[in-house]
Amino acid sequence: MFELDIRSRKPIYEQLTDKIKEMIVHGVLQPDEQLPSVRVLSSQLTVNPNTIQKAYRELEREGYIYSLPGKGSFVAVLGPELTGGRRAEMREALLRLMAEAVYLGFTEAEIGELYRQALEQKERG
Amino acid sequence: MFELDIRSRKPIYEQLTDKIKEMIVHGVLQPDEQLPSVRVLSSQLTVNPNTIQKAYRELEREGYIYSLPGKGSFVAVLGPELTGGRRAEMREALLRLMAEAVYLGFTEAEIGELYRQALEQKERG
DNA sequence: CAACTGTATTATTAATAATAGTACAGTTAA
DNA sequence: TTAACTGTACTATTATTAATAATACAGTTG
Repeated sequence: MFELDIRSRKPIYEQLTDKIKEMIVHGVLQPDEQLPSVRVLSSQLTVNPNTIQKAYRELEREGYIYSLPGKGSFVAVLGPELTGGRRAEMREALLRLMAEAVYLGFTEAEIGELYRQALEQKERG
Repeated sequence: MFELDIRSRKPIYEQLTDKIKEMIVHGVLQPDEQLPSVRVLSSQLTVNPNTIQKAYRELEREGYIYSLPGKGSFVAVLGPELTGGRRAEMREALLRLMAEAVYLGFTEAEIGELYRQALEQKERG
């Protein structure tokens, strides 16, 4: 399911949250789809279960997944109340990155092109 | 010049690089403008000189500043050869964030609006 | 020459990431 | 009902990284 870079300076649990988040926003993982269990994924990746749990906890905190004790962890369905808080954060993150992009000479047209590219990727699943 | 959040989980040297980068891309710091010396900034922020040096080294590696031993550290002038490598990285970073923005329901119009907002901020200095 | 500059080095401490091992309670199917 | 799953919580230990501390050296400048 994943590939981890052990020698990366980026912590393992962070690589995990990023990968899973990416699969969710690209539609590779569908709403309510079950994720591999903490123990299964930990043995697949030969990583400590606690590290997987930490990643899942973070994803749940950010609203990307939900966990049911005894059942499993699942991709969250996006509700309007959820997007509210996240949208504000995303707005800031976008603005910060846009400032850097402007500095590097990106035009509005190029940005628009990147947006459409992201949209396409999602629609292709 | 800066404010640091000691209790933040983000490392101090990283807060520093982010702040300075931000001031450069927003035009607050102009090309060839001299930055405070390692020692001055370290005593102003009551932070170890090595931490400042680490931040400056990182900024130099990314091409945002240049340092002349004995003279000081200065804001880099943006050249085409410099932007090349950085633009590719920025393209990836933008695409990654765009995918998340699409997922959260941002429209192309909203993205364009954010771009123009960033542009404005730069022009106002 | 004196007082700056960046840079490098080594050692030490503080904070964080990751592992290891164990335990408990809910779910599910044999 | 039991066996094998699930998530969750906790403590302890090790490994890695961040930050500090104290010097040192060479180039620059008035």
